[in-house]
Amino acid sequence: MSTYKEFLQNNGEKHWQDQWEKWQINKAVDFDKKPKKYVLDMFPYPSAAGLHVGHPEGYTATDIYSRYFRMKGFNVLHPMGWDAFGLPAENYAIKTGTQPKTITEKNIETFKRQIMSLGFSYDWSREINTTDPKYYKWTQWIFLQLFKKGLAYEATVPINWCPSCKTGLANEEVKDGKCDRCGTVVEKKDMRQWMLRITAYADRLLSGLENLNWSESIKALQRNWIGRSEGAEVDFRIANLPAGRQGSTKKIRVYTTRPDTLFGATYMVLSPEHPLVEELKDQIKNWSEVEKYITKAKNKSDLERTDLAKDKSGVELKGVKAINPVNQEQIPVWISDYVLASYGTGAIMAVPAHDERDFEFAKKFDLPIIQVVAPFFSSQVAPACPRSDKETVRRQSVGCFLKHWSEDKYLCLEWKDFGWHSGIIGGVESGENAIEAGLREIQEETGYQNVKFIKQITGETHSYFYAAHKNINRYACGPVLLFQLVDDNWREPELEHVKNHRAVWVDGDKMGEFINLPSFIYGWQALKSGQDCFTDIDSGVMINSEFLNDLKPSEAIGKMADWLEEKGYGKKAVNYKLRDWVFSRQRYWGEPIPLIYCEHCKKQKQKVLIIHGWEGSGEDNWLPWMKQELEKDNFEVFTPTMSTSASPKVDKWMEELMPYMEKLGENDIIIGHSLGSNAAIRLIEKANKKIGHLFLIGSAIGKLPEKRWKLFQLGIMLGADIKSLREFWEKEPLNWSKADELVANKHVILSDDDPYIHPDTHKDVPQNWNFELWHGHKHFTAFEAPEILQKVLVCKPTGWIPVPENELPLELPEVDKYEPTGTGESPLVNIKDWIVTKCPVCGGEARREANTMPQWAGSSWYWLRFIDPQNDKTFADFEKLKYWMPVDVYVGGAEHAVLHLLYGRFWNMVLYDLGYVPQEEPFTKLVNQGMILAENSEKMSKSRGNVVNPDDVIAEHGADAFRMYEMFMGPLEDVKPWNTKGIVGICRFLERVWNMVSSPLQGEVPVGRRGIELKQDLPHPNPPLIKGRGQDALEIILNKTIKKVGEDVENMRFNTAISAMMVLINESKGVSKEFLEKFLLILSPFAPHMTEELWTKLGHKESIFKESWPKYDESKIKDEEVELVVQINGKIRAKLKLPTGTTEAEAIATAKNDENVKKYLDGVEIKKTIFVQNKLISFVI
RNA sequence: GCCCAAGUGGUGAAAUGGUAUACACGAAGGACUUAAAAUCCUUUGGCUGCAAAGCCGUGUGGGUUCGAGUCCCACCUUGGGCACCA
Repeated sequence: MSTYKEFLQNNGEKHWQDQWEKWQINKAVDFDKKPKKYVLDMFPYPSAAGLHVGHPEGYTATDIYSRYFRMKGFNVLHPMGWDAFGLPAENYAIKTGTQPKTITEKNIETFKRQIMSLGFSYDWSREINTTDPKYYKWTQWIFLQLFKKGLAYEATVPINWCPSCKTGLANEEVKDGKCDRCGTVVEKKDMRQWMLRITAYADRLLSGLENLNWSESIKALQRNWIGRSEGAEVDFRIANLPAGRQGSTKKIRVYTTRPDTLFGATYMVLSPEHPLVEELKDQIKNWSEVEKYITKAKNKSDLERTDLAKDKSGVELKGVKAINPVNQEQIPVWISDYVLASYGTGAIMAVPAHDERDFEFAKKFDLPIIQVVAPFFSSQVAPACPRSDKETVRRQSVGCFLKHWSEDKYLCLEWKDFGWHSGIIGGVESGENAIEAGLREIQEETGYQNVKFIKQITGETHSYFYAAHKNINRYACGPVLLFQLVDDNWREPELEHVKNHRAVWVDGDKMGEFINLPSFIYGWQALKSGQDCFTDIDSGVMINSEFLNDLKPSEAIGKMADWLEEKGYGKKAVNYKLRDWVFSRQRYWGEPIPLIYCEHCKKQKQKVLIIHGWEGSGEDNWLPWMKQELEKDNFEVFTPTMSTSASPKVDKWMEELMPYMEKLGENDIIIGHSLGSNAAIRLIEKANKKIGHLFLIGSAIGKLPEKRWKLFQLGIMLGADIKSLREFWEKEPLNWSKADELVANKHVILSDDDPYIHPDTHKDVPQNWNFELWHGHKHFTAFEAPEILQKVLVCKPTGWIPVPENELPLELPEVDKYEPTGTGESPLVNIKDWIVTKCPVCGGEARREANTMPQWAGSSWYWLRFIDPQNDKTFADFEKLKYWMPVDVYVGGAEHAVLHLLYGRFWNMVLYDLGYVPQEEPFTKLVNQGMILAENSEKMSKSRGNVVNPDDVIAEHGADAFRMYEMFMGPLEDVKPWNTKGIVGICRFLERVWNMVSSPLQGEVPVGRRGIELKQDLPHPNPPLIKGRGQDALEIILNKTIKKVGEDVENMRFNTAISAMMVLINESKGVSKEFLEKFLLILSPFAPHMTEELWTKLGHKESIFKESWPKYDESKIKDEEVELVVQINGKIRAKLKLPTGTTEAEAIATAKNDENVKKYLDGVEIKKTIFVQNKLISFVI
């Protein structure tokens, strides 16, 4: 019999790895009757450096977890693959001229070898590789679904440009204004980009987090990133438009979270990029100055912009004034780069009194500051707490800090009854202003005669308290002012002024601790910081704000928003920090974007058929206006009037509409209003023809409740042909699925105040149709409909045509040079015979998109492909997805908290909406393993030279020891430093286990430590049944350990599971074969190689992993004796050994008999006794 | 500045509100050995004490509780994320 060392040296681990592959014990079986478990690792980018010790941490965790659940009878899907597109391979290709494909293949080989050497139980038959055309065919296909759904669009936007990588970067790839990959300072550059409209999913990405079993901190990271805020949009009209444009309704729309402070908006700021600036050019008197500022701002990198954050800059748009809608005041308009073009509306109303940034800006440029919220301080403790039985008297007051004439100290008051420490307080008499009152009060209360006013520290503050000396509740309103004594000229003050307090000098540096009256604390902080900028919405009170006065700001926000909506000046709005996803890369090594640009198709006139409603006509409502507007934009528009408009007949309508329908092509548009929506769906079914876009506005497509029909008949629509209407409306049910199939983009728009159509009637609308509920549009009978027009204009042909699905994958062509062109285009533009192609629609000459997708693309859906990796009909069979999804446990690094996990959820949601995947959220449970640091607690990195290579560790100690040590280091989720010395503890443990099993075969005495004494040794191979205390104790601890290890594995607490097994071994000596077998079973997920080897040594022919997880005997996990703790007043005075289950009376009696306890209880009364069974007795004396 | 974690021996770390420091490393002493390594045994938070025992101890200060590492409040420190987001 060999030793453990010999087993390792003779490639024993490799032997079993090969064996497992041969036996296919890791195979996941589709549709198996066993319960399923999908256990997923974040698949790695196969870098040239190979695996480092951080990778196997998560992989080991999921491997233990997977092996455990297989033994528990689950059908486990545990796959592995390669996220292999990306810059490093491309950069290496540029350097060496090697094909990225070749490099990638080599790296994968290394990674796979390393991963396999750890004995992970992946189902390798499901291995995937994002760079494999068979895989990225479906990445491209999914992109096309996004494109067709209007979620991918082209835009020329200032993007983050890395001058070193010569490529654009997503926001997420920029850290501290620097390129996340190479560290170069990122610049701004305008560039044509493909964008993904992830913002359209912001709300769902946010609310979906609620039900996920993810750590709160990861959820918080995502919430933060999405950055939802609620507020209002407010329109400020522009006051002084030049002659001839007076009638124009040009306005500045701002977004604010604080509409309550609108009365304090004293100026406006536009971002330098705001389109209105250019539009107002003629009106701006200092245009050259403005233009210069804009240019400067545009060229600033993000880093420069944030670096200069503290120092505000800006230029006033001279000659432009905006009108504050609440008071019609004209206020100046500025531009400044502290306002971001990309957030909200790119413009703000500035409220310097209550926003720190505006405050700073206003100070710098000397703009007016109007306070509209007063800090409010109410005494909460007696005796100053306001009393409900007393009258409240409001008065103007003043608070004063009084500085010494020469030293840095202040004269303060110590209040006898209240315990207040304050400055000097007083009321303002009629005819006085606050400064005069302050001067008078200082003279009266302190006796000092020569005082000068220095400055006002705060605006108005409000204090509410009970004034005992007056027996009233006082509501005091006033500022805090700073005064200074001129000299020491002093006169004894009158008694009545000083009876309640005494004056003390306090050093300037002690003031912060001394002052305890809230209004003065606030004042002192304002004095020190030079900022009086109150922002709290819960503790303040509105002032100077007409109808909002005396409200809390949190209440005023809602009231103002309602007021704005009512007056039409604005509306409630929600904003997100999340930006659309910049999806193109000007690089070679990525999935080609499968789009073709055709100039000819772009110029094609798009046709629009608008179908009016009941009793309507083509000349009604917004139809004529819409026709006119669309024609301006090169559309061809049909607005036919139905002959049976008032008494509608389906057949007649279809007959009249058919000729128009015949003119429409695959890209064209149908708009139906009211009953016209109903007609539109019938028309599409009847024509059985593909259509580009369908808009249903105020649509009469649902089932109206009987009550509503009765109302119609009861004279609401006197004399109307309700009967025909109803027959039309309800004639055969609408064929949703047909329309769904034939129309590429479906939009349904309702208004929440539509008097006829309630949103509830739209429940049958398929889930994947874009349903929007608008506000305040009634039944869409206005004569203009700009919002609808906007929606239609978006459908205009862009000239971009999807590569037909049967031509996917669009493969990356081979090139000679991989350098980015540096112009912002990918190297693919130089491959003429690839770039130039035929338009799939018109057959004319067209060009392929040369940009490629970002690395995030392939990883945004890969968990779906593992389920059906070979499928060439679809990305994954829906039934298989239904069987396996969702992922039950997803383990990976926290560095992907916002990038990959947000993108992945987004794609999964889109595929869900399109009906291709069964669940909206892909990852039920997420676990983030903490990073493993180098021994010196720094991050491991090649440049620091502190990287630990798993290969070395495995060569020295074996894979089992490596796996177990990584799990033993600490909780999976913690960040922890690697310590090579620490692994020896695990090695000793494994060796001990090895010897326990194998030594008896050689007739040696099994080695144990601190063993529970047994009456007999050497039980193996056929041990005599050993009776006695020792054996019972072993049984108990074994059963306990089985239970604990199982629970710990399920909760991924591997460190404590391992320590429990160590305890077991430490306590064991001379054990039975049955004991050893059970123990090997619970150890096997952790140390699969060694346990498999020992399992055969115990005479088994089958793999240990075909065994079931051992059951523990509940009756055997209870110790016979427990240690009961006796506490007296919370201090432990004795520990009693008592039989398990000893009753309260017995236990207390025993406790009272204990010598040490007696000492404490002798002659004193026991006030209370607390008994916790099998745990403790607590006496209170 | 804002959001999220976390602070326990010399070290990695354990502890459903109920015996703080399990398990492991390291260290010290011992056994075996000519010797070393390996292995095994003992000790290992601090202070007082021969011992029995006692006091102090989970970042700091308060609080709740018979009882707090654990719950609450305030603060300090470290790590991570966001950051002119109106």
